[in-house]
Amino acid sequence: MSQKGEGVDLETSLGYLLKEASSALRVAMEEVLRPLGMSITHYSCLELLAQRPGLSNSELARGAFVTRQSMNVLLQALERDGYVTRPAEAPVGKSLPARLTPRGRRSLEKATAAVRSVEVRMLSGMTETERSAAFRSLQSMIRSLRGDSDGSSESA
Amino acid sequence: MSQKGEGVDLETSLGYLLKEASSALRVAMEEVLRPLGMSITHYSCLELLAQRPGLSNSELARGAFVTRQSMNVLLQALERDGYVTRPAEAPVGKSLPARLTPRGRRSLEKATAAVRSVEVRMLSGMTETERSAAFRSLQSMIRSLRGDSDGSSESA
DNA sequence: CAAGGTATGTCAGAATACTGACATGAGTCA
DNA sequence: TGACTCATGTCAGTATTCTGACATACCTTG
Repeated sequence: MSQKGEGVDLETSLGYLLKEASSALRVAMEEVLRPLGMSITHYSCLELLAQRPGLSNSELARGAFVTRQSMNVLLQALERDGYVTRPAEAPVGKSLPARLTPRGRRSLEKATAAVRSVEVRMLSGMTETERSAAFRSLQSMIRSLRGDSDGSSESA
Repeated sequence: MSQKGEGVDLETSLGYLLKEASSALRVAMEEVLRPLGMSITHYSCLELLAQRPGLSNSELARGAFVTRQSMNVLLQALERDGYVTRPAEAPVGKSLPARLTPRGRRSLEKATAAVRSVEVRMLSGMTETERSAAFRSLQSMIRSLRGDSDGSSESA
């Protein structure tokens, strides 16, 4: 609108580009999830539970990159609407393992397909080599930002 | 906490990894900006104005990946506090070109240094080749997500 | 066993961003 | 000129997320 608006410095910043890519992904996901009446955090929660049944509220929050308070609000709504169940009593400690109900699983199906299609589109212009290069790059950035000296497999 | 929590499918998804990286960057930026009493959007707005003086509210919103309504709230606060100035009348059309005041410029200095240091840390483990590969990968993802067939220089 | 540290679930309030809506100004086109 | 489209600035209300705080449960350490 005012000028061309290119090539100052922002356009050479990997941080800005990362935010730009993330924003584009968010917009694209919201676009396909909106018709299903589902937000990104909503979808993330269900997807996490599908792939790792029994995750606690705090674990879901970490997996969806929100605070456990925010996830708690969502989880209570999902529980109220019958997409998720949690035991009344914690089997151990305080953490309540959550699980998808059949209804939750059914609701997730379409969303998963929609999100997969977005990811496929995102990767459409890249070769397999480029994809794995991007994968390693992102992992490296995450590791550096978190201040780890190791970040690939610390379980064993 | 429950299990190890690895290797299901999320860990192989570039979309999830992108969100993870973006989240790590956001957390790191918030961490260094908080002592300066500045949010990310707040910083983004000032940085955009420093690099492209005269941007309008809507243009700033696009550059910071928020709606123009959200940016407007921020701009009004920045204007009220003397970091930014906008003319009372639009020189042409309705868009009001915003500019940093000396105070805004001074406030931005420390923030820029802090954010730069985060970006440096993020890239610390990567070679120059890896960085440009990551750059191209992210650009490709953005282009594909937005559905463009061309996305590098459409001004001329 | 007692004490400290860590992690969890949850409530409450504040901050932030979003959607919807309206009026204005500029450009296009018949 | 007049109708149409598009972009902008702005107001209002809603929604989502966050920070702060508290009590509880486990685990270590002395």
